Amino acid sequence: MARRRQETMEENRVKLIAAGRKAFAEKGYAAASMDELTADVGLTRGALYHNFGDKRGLLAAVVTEIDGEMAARAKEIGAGAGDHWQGMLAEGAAYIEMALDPEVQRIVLLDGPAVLGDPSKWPSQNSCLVATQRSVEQLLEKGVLKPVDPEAAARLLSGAALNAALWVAASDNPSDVLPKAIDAFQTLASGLLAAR
Amino acid sequence: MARRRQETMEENRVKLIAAGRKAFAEKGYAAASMDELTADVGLTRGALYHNFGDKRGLLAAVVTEIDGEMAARAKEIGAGAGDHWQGMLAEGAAYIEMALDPEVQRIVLLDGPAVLGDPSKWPSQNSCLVATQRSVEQLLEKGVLKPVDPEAAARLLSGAALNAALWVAASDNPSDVLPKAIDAFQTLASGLLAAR
DNA sequence: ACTAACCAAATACGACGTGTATGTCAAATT
DNA sequence: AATTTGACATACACGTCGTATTTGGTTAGT
Repeated sequence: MARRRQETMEENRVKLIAAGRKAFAEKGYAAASMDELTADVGLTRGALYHNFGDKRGLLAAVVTEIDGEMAARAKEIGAGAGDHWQGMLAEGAAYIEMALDPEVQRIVLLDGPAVLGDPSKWPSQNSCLVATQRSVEQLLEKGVLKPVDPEAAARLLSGAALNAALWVAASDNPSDVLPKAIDAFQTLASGLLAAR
Repeated sequence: MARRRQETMEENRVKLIAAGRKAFAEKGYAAASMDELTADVGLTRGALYHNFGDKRGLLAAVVTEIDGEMAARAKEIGAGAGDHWQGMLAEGAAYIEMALDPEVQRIVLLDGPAVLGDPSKWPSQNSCLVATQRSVEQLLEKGVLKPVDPEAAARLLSGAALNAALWVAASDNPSDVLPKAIDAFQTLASGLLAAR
């Protein structure tokens, strides 16, 4: 036994983030009670406010975690494509599909921006955005794309993708609409391609 | 004098919506106190709950109003362009510029989706979306665009535009970034064009 | 081994905000 | 003129957040 102090603290942080993830996803940020949430993992609000400062702090931590997972997965998928260009399209499609997850939607797409402000100001620096911007820059160097501002292109691409996901998720039969969304996304993205 | 009952009621609705617009824009939905808001126009929460049901109801009314104004303005601007295609690009640019207004941003882009859910489910039916979808459909008929699902295209376009606006607004010097955003938007949109 | 400083977490507290239930008074109706 | 309707005000109950204070175990120093 003889648990170090820091160990249990780290464990508690992990527990709280997990609980936050669940509560925020199920009830939404506003309706999530910090009392319930902490009690669910055998703690009290004291632990929360000590570790994360306030309710927003917990949300920020949760968002960072999810964002990181998304970026990693998208990168993995993008790397599996043959071409770099194909890779970026695949990444975009991956974002759309990931954003169908209610957890991602509620926390990252809806409550995140509303509570934390624009993603580009987030502490986590939004790994997803950074990743797609890198992809754009690489493609620019290779002359695959028309000259554009990489940050702008990345923002618009991810914006389009995430918005597409919201649309798909809100539609009556998502499985029917998803392919349309992905197709439209790729058509749109092809506007960036340099003329052959 | 002898004011009709319906007259004063309509006046009060207008007052409350105006107050809501101001409060939601300045403080955000969550931090806006309904007590203050109603007191500002010489009423109480009683009037609010009678007219709009609940806090969300007021937000919905405010969003509907702003959305309508935006759609009208965009249509106006789009009609001024020579070409239909140019018109759609102009509309997109107009959305980006309008979304720089803090009021639009806070209420329609951030709090609106978080509190009311996806725009396509909004009671107001999001005039902006409907309008751009119409434009897309017209262009499709004329064979200007590659075959795409019009709803999907509209969603992605408006998503990209609005996201671009968020980015511009959050940047350090918006006036410098805005042209980049508009340029990137138009480049992206050109992906929809049928090959010449 | 004993004590003292420390600190993560618990507990207690104050302020506030929403939604609802009840009351009231002017306007509409007959 | 009496009655009914309904728009709005008032009062209350309940829940929540954030902070100030306290507690008890952990670490370090002698």
